[in-house]
Amino acid sequence: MTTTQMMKGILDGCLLAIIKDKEVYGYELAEKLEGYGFNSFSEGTIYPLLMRMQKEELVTSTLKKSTAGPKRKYYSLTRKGEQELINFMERWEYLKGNVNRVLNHEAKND
Amino acid sequence: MTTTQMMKGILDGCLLAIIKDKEVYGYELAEKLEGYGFNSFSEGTIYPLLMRMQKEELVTSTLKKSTAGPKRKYYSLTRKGEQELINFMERWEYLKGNVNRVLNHEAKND
DNA sequence: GATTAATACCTTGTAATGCAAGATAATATT
DNA sequence: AATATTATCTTGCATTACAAGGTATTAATC
Repeated sequence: MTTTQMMKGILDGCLLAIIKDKEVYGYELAEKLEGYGFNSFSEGTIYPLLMRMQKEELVTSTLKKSTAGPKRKYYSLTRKGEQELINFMERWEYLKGNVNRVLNHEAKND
Repeated sequence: MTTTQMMKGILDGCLLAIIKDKEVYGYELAEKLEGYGFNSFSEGTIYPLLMRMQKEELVTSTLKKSTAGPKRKYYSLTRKGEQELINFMERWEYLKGNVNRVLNHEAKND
């Protein structure tokens, strides 16, 4: 029962939300996540996840020159990705509500 | 990116919270979870998880006669389990705060 | 010019865990 | 007897975060 495990199925939604806000490249995402309060995520997590999301046509990428180092791969949301972000937010609200109810021992009434 | 994946590392904390409130048996937990708003969890999920938690000494169990069917295995929290529940609640608040910030594009300021 | 540091990307293999599917057992009902 | 309901357990699979390692490009330092 670790924080790591708690991120499963949640990190991808977070990436979609960040990418929607503004075109970003992979390396940058780790820093962004820290800015939101997360401990930094491994590149071994972020890169495979981005490639998976591209394969699922949730994001597209374009290469652009970097001031230092190899070319940056900038990601943007596709329409499918925008829809998936909406779905994620719904699932997140659902999860949040349920877990909060469990922790407060409040049965759902509807 | 499924709701299933989002439960990883969270369901165990939910079970600890339910068990702390009142001694319960495995079969009962699926119903309780539904009462809190979750779609019912498979027994293939709940039983192995309970056994894992007992192995980690987070819960203890005692068998009691059932009105119909085989004996029920009632679970209670150990002191270690109570501490783990507290840890879980901290991690949950941490996760919730960070994800909410990401979705609202609000940088953490501290 | 050679070395080091920083930036930026990718790959491989491992661990954790929810779940479907199936098995078993005991009591109550038909 | 046969069926339904309650209740538990096991096996194998899919998913995904991550550690550890690798590659490539530019800038700064020696």
